[in-house]
Amino acid sequence: MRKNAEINATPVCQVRMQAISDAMSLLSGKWKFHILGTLIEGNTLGFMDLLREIDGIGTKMLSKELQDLEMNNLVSRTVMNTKPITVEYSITEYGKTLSSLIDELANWGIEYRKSVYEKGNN
Amino acid sequence: MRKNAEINATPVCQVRMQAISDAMSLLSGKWKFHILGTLIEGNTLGFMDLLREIDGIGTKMLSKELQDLEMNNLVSRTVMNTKPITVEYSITEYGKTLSSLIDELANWGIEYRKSVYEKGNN
DNA sequence: CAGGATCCTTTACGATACTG
DNA sequence: CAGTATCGTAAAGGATCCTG
Repeated sequence: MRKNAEINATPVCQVRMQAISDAMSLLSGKWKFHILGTLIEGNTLGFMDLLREIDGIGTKMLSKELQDLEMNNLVSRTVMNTKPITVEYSITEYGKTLSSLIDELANWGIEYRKSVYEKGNN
Repeated sequence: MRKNAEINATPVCQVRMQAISDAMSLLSGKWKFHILGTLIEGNTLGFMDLLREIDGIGTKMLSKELQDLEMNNLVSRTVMNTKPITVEYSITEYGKTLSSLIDELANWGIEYRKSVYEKGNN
């Protein structure tokens, strides 16, 4: 007699669930979207630029998250030939495939904030 | 000489960053997207249905996350008049505004998985 | 400058058992 | 059935200091 539960327990759903888990395993954490979003806008930024633009992040988190993102080919890292050395980070082509997702997330957040203000935050 | 860093440190970016933080404060955690995605597909499901469909989740996390989502008006909770009592969860109209975001996340995850297989997982 | 090392706190998550 | 309570672990995150 249950209709939805049974019908929807199809492989399609399993695949979607798995896909969500996969995506989240790369994108979870407090800073990943901020870093990616900043690099998508800024195109190429130094470590210090990122540190300044991403409010609240510290060096440890920034370097750790950048390593994660680089490992997954979402950002690229280039050591410049300066003294002292400088590093430039950019979004990769693959990373750019997240642009619309990040846009949607940001836009949803903007609408959410509006709705909270309208209702006087309850 | 730095071009992007300075130019992009506009209020627009601040707003986007804030928006991303806002959205994530509602959607972060291991299970929120799974729950929302399942409810968007299933429309209305009981607690046990969700427990069965969301692989790996336990009663504690499920009830806690459902409470969070309900507080933020993303899902609705209805106690049915049965014995023993039954509860039905649905996505709200507001929750449905996340449909495309979740779709994108899932689709991105599917493509990601494909790309990993193609490259033989390194 | 870019980050690694260390230490510490906090939150997230999970297993199990229990209750109206 | 739909949770709550309790307990325990693991992971995430942050502050500070240090180094090539």
